[in-house]
Amino acid sequence: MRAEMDLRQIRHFLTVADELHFGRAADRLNMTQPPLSMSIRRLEEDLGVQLFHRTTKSVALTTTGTILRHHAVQVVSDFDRLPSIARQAARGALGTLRLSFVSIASFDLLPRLVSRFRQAFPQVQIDLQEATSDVQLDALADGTIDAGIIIRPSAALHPQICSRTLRHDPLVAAVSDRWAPATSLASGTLDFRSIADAPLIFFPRPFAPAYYDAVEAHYADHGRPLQIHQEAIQMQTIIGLVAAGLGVSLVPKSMADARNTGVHYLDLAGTAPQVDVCMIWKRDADQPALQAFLEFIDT
Amino acid sequence: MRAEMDLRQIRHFLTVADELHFGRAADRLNMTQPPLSMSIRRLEEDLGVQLFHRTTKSVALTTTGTILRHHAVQVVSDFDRLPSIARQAARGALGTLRLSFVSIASFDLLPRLVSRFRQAFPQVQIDLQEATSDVQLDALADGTIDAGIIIRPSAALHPQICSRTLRHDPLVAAVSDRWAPATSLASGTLDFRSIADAPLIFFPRPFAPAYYDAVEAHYADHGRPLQIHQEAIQMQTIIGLVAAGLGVSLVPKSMADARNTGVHYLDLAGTAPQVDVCMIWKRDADQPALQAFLEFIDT
DNA sequence: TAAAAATACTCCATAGGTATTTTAT
DNA sequence: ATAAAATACCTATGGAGTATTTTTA
Repeated sequence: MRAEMDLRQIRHFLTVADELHFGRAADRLNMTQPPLSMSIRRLEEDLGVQLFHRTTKSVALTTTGTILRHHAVQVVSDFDRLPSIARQAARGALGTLRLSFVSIASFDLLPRLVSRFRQAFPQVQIDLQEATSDVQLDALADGTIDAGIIIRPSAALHPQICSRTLRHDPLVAAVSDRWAPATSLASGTLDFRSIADAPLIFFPRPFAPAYYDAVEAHYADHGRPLQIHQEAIQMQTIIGLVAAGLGVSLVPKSMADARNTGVHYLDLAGTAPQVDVCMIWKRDADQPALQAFLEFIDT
Repeated sequence: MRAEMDLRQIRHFLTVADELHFGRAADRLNMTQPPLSMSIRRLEEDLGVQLFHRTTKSVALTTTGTILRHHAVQVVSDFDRLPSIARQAARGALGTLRLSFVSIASFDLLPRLVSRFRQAFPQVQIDLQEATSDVQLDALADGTIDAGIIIRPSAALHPQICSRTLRHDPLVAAVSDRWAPATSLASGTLDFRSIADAPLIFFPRPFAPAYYDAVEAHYADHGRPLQIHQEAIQMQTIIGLVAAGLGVSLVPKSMADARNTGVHYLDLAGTAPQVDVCMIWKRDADQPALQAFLEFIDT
């Protein structure tokens, strides 16, 4: 049984097709003319097709040869790209990064992070999916996502889960005119006690447990249980309800950039509560794109 | 200097990636396990990239390996198509056929020929271009076209030009009511003498020399010089002018199928003149698609 | 007749085989 | 304990080299 067709033969063919001269083609291929002639002849025999018209004075492609060349050039150049593809993939410059995030991150942190990363790694496709913290932790364990952006819970994370804090976000009061004394509006600062008994608009705990816990702790510090007057599961909705005068809320300071009309964002006097937005990923993850992303975050 | 990456290594990689088991993969590749392990290891070294996670009990693709596989599958399957492409091209089942034709052929013969051929050889692209006979003969000599469809001239063709008659087309009289006696309309036959002196609508000779010569010879047989009352360079125009009552013409019988309103196509009594529509091509042409076309015509 | 492709042969690099060891479950 | 991958060493195919002949513009 005869050995099957080889890429080397195709390279020989393409070089001869370029040069239309076996001697020069052999030079370019760093070989001598006789084995090149043999190689082409064997290719023709294997294919059962004539690729060149040749006399001792001239070499020309047949019509068949021209058609084959057209396709072969593509195959060879695709083949030659494979090493670079493998290396890019290993560097994390090529591939897919599946990233989940809590909705709070989507206002400010996520868009900036993603757009900067895409500029640096344009060949990495980023699959984004909003999800609550617990869903993200499960998805990480499943291998359904490569990384998540959550609000750091007070409880310790599973040892296989790594994390890095992306931002400490102090909570600020979101109030409408009704709950904002003129002095506060002037100073941009508010004493929490002035709104501690105002109706609170907030998430149900399952939708933002760590955030919920931070707010609950703050209320406890002021000797009050957390009483949610109106629940909402979207930050946008909460802000809207505040603007409508239904009550107040405590929101991450990064939300203040949204500058919704009818809502004032006022720093809390004294030690403000805060939430930590952090990234989480699996310790032993085999995901070059994730490593690239982690290194990118450090810069 | 180390030998460069080879398609064989990629096949090894793909098979192991399929089986996730070196032993079974080696079986499928008709080889033994140790050289396969070596091959994969060398591929990884050449690329500088880890493709598999392996223990003695399990083999799994790395993320990088998964990405490489995706691209490599494509390259290998494209490569494996090359022999078939070459053979199809050599059979004339793949490629381009550049075909010119005289306008008279475009009414009936050409469309049928082309549509039948395209059904039989869907991968052959047919580049069609209308041209007069002399332009076609030059284009054939230049190699600008592969074949032409012309009306056979009375003079012999150049010895390097082959030809095959596609159809003998008798000329019929194209007349309006004014030139058609009731008896002729009933019988479908006309005595040429009844229109021999009617105003003739016809091509200038350079636009259809062989057709012109056939008509001129017929007039000579009846002792008259060819006198063109109105020239037109499109068959459609000539028929239109006949319908408008400006005169008569002699047209290939295949035109009769067009069934233009206001025009009668009447066979000529006695020995009718005729034109031969034929295909021409270069004797030594290296064009498998042309050979396929020629064989197709015979069937 | 001269330049270039085709033959004829020789050689060695390396793909693959066999035997064995290592390793992780 | 065992199945499977890794290591060590061997073999031989065939790709490439050298020398020469053939061919046709």
